[in-house]
Amino acid sequence: MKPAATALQTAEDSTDTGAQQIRDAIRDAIVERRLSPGTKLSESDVGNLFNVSRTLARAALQALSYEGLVSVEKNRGAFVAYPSPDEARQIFAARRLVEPGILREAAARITPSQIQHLKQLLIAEGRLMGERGQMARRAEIKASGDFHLTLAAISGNAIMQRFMDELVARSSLVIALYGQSTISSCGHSEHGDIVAAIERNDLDEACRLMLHHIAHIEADLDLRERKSVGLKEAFEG
Amino acid sequence: MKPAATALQTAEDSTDTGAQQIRDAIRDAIVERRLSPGTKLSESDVGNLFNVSRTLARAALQALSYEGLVSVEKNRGAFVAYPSPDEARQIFAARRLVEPGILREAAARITPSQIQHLKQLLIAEGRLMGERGQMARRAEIKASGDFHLTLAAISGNAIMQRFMDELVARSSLVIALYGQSTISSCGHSEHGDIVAAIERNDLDEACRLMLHHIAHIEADLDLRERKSVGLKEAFEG
DNA sequence: GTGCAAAATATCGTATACAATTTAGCCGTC
DNA sequence: GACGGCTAAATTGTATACGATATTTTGCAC
Repeated sequence: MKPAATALQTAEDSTDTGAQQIRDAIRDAIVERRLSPGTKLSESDVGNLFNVSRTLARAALQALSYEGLVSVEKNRGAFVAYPSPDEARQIFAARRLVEPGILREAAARITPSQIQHLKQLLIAEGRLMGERGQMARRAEIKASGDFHLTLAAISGNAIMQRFMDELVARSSLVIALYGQSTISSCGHSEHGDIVAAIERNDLDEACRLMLHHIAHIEADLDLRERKSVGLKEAFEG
Repeated sequence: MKPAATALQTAEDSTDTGAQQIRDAIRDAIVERRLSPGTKLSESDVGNLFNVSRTLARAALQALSYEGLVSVEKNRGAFVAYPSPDEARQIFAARRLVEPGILREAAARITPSQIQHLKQLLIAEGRLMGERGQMARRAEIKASGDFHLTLAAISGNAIMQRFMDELVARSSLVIALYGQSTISSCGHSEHGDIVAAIERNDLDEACRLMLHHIAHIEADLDLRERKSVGLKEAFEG
């Protein structure tokens, strides 16, 4: 009897179950705003959409509930999370709390090729910034998150990386709900400034910029509501 | 059609499902060391133990997997997490990263009655410290975690609180695995020092003490393995 | 006795079925 | 017309059933 294997990579070795795929698909749909906050995600509907049984649909929804992207209410069903303004503030407070530390860790370990990778992300982000249309906006939100996620990956701490995964996804939800889209472009240059500060090894300045960046995103939120688009339309057609 | 209710308290309103109870029971068993790392938790066995079907047992195990307390391997089964030394280092690195920030937030919001509550925790912890026996040791580990958890609760950020929940639980697992029990008592006085620093509003010192405290715990780890005790014995008799 | 192959066993992955709860519609009464 | 209760439909909670995969055991040859 082997003692539970390596246990270093918890469960990310491969897509161990079909529920993972459904979870990822729904998560992408949420993060990319194809599913609006508050949309009901009935187990039957989800199962039918992906041609699986309710068992897998339920597992996927429960997993998303752990990540804070859907909220399941007892005997009532699952809904795309509808973060309250207070919840939004907590999300960004958490990011202000952890991202400077992650940045310092990442800067201490970063390699030239990783810096190059970050710069490529910046370029892709800038390209998206120039484009118009809802699709470009979605991609821009995702790209903006990828920058922070890559930093977390570079830090080498899998636990913080997973936490940032959650925070970024929920941030996307908050931005989709409350953000005024016109201003998200300024975040790009701030990303560039951070990379520059890392490159010249000015960590204090990099952290300062990071905090400013997060505060800046948070400052650009209003409380307008957006109407849901429905489940089927988000995946079909 | 209501828009998904408040969504502030995500799912903690009440025990919405029997799986939650099983999850909590198993988590307590893990944190209190009644279940040793590496112990196999077959879905059938868990279900039989709690007199529920495999469905609920599976849901509970999956939830614990998300918290990092058990690792599920495809087509092989679930095991109590067996954190590697590297994983242990990451857990404590994460705590060093977030706990000073949580401490600052908590100190900014703390009320006299909450300070009193913290002191009561310290007293209870001290009482446990004096006692002998495995049971007292378990309670001491739990109490030590409660101090950090209470701080997170005071900080008022539910997201960070949940993250600390996970970190503390996994820390208990690491301590149970690698810790040399004789030294955990010194952590108590350090807790007291931190509270004292908070009370006189010396936040820099409090953070310094917190970092020292975490580093101290981490320094007292060796790599000895401990044998599992088996599933049934942990719950029965 | 050792090593390999194949059946047997155990366990997980998924689907389906039934029970319990909530929600919506309907009707009657005030 | 509004409100309260009752029935019916829909949805979730849980259990069971069946198929797939991994592990162990058995058997045989060497």
